Parts: sequence; C-alpha cells; structure tokens
Amino acid sequence: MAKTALNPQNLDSVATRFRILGVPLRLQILNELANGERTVTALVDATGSTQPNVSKHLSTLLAHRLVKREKRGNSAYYSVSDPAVFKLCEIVCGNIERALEEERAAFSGS
Amino acid sequence: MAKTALNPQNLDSVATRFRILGVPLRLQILNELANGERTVTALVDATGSTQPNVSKHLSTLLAHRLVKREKRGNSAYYSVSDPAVFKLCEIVCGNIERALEEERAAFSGS
DNA sequence: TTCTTATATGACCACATAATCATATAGTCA
DNA sequence: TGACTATATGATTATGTGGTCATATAAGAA
Repeated sequence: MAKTALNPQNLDSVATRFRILGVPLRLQILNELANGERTVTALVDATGSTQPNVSKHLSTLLAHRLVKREKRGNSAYYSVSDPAVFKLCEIVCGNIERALEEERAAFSGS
Repeated sequence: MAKTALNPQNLDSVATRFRILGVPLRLQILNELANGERTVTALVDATGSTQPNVSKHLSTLLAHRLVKREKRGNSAYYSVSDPAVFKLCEIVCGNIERALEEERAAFSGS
C-alpha cells in the first residue's frame, strides 16, 4: 500500500499541502474554523494575531482550497472546505502523544 | 471531535510535524523507506540527491523520530519508525486527487 | 599502516516566507 | 456626500532552512 502512496508526480503537491499546515497560526485558524464559519475579525480575536497577518494566511489557505470564502454584507466569512484536514491533525496529535509517552517511559526507565 | 484535535499546547508540535513532511526530498526518502530499510547510499541513488543532503535530511527525520537508525558494519540502515506517516500521505493524496478532479470539472463546465 | 568506502557535519549561500506597517479597497450607515 | 468598519494587499524586514562544498569521522580491506 505504501508503494502507491506517493508517486513522484504528486510529491511536490503533497509536500506543499504539508507545508501549508506547518504554520502554527494557520493551524490555529483552522482549529477555530472547526467550530463553524468565522469572520476575519473573529479570527483575529481568537488567535491574538494582527488583522493583516490573519488575512494573509487566509489568502494562502484559500489559494490552496483549504478554506472557502463567502462575502456577506461588510464581512468575509471563512469556513473549512475539506474536513479531512482534521483527520490529519488527529493522526499527528496521536503520534505526538505517543512520542511523549515513550519519552516519559524512557526517562523513568533510565 | 474537531474541538479537541488541536489544543494550543500541541499547536507548535503539530505544526513542526507537518513542516517536517513539507519537503519533497524528505517525502521521497520516506516513500523509499516504505519498502524497507535502506542505507544512505541506497537513498542517494533512489532520490538522485547528494549524499550530504540526504544525510542531513535523515538527521532531521531522526531527530523528530520519524525514522530509526541502525548501524551495521560500515553502513547506516534507516527505516520508518512510525507507519502512520503513510496514512497522512494517503489522505493528502486523496485530497489532491479530489481537488484536481474538481478543477477538471470546473474547467470543462466553464 | 595505507587505501577505500560510507556517513556525518560545519561553513556558506540563496531563497522562501512569516510578520509588520502603511495603505488601498469596499461595504454600511447617517 | 462623509464617516466608520471590515478586509485585502503591496513593500519591507528578518528569520529559517534547503542545498552545496569541503572536510571530518569511522569502519572495513590490503
């Protein structure tokens, strides 16, 4: 199964996807969007970052189709366009927790 | 479910994990290791990169526990230490293929 | 020992990009 | 219209890091 997981054609695309998710603020934004659509201002408040910065990251996420944008009135409402993202995060979180567990075990065993 | 996927404590760790996977050559290495343990030289041949470069990326992957290292004789044998990585790649590949499909559909529909 | 092979590593460069600031655009309301 | 709010974006800076080169380390073979 692993053999077909990554053909050379997709290598760059897959890497790019991972790189998009490799920025804490972007994960924070996605995590907030997990609870439903949010305006830019709401995301600024939730993350504690600045408006231009949040806007720029949203642009990146939008360009790579990780979020959707809908303009209503004066505001822009963003939402997650592919919930599979959270599956990725869950797997990674599982990995990390397991790693921490192992570290703890190794530490107490030495 | 999404609410607990990313607590702020783990944010940096998760982002780092993703960033580690966000480099094509590293994915190429992992993809090669999916078929079993490999020496550095074998990975150099398989990827077409240089020996110092492959070694450096292996160091990174090792530091973050994505691979294991075993020295036998004159060579260092690397192998994947957590097969969950491939599950991540599969999900991302699925996303990308779906995105391409949508693009094709949108293109032919315009 | 010397020679060869295998791997790791420090110095360096080049490039990508995250963050900030200032400003532009656009919508709403009076 | 003007004032205010919400969002986007260009310019700039600073930092991180992928790649290369030269070299160091280490293990076998002669």
